[in-house]
Amino acid sequence: MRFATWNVNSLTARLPRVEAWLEEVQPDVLCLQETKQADAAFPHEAFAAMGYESAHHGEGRWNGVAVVSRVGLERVTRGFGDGHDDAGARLVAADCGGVRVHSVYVPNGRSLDSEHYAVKLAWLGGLRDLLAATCDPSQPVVVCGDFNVAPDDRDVWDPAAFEGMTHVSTPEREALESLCGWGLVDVFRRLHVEPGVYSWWDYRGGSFHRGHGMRIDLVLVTESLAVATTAAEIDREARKGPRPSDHAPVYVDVTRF
DNA sequence: ATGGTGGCCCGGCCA
Repeated sequence: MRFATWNVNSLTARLPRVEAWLEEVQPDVLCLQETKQADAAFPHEAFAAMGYESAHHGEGRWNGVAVVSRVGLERVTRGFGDGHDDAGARLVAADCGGVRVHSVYVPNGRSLDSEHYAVKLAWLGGLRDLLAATCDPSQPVVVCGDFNVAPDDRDVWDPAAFEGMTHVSTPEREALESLCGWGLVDVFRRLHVEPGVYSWWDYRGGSFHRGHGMRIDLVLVTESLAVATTAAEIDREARKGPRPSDHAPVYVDVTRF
């Protein structure tokens, strides 16, 4: 099975590219972030035409997440599901082919002194609590999406340039480590130890062509999936060409679990 | 150079 995640920065703007990418890469499950759509606007029919079921959680202008699957889509849940706000449609989960799959869009902390930074840390804690309450780390579970955290200094183009900034701060990295401590593996990093492989590049200043990126889009999996993973890739080709998202898709291949 | 680009959708906000 092939699991993928992609922050598309508006599915309305990106649908043709998403359709082309599905056709080319043939993932079994695709998690989307930043659809920027209300549920009524989500193009379920376009995905159905390609053989995929889909579940969306969105409010319109900002955020919005989805799970798109051709191996089944059951037990869909939106948000934290316990009455706690998920800060504007940032989490949707479903059972896909025997795997519990979560599409997450972690809040951007903006700056270390921002109230949004505290929201981001709390959100990551809430995600850990959700997993602890609803999942078993001995079972196949995927948590993937845009975490807005670069796990370590290999994941940013210039650590010195990020001093005092979000995405790299110790509390954010510790919150991500705590999440993984529940029983998740950053499987791309397990298979690729080299620095300088990124999933996001700012639109501004020619960042992509200058290699100024960050790896903030992660596929976290439980150990039973991690040991069965044969490949983990970031498709930076998808960042090229006309009207790209500022994020590249990430996908992993799992043989058996 | 406190900028830049792109998406929302038309004045800023957000990333």
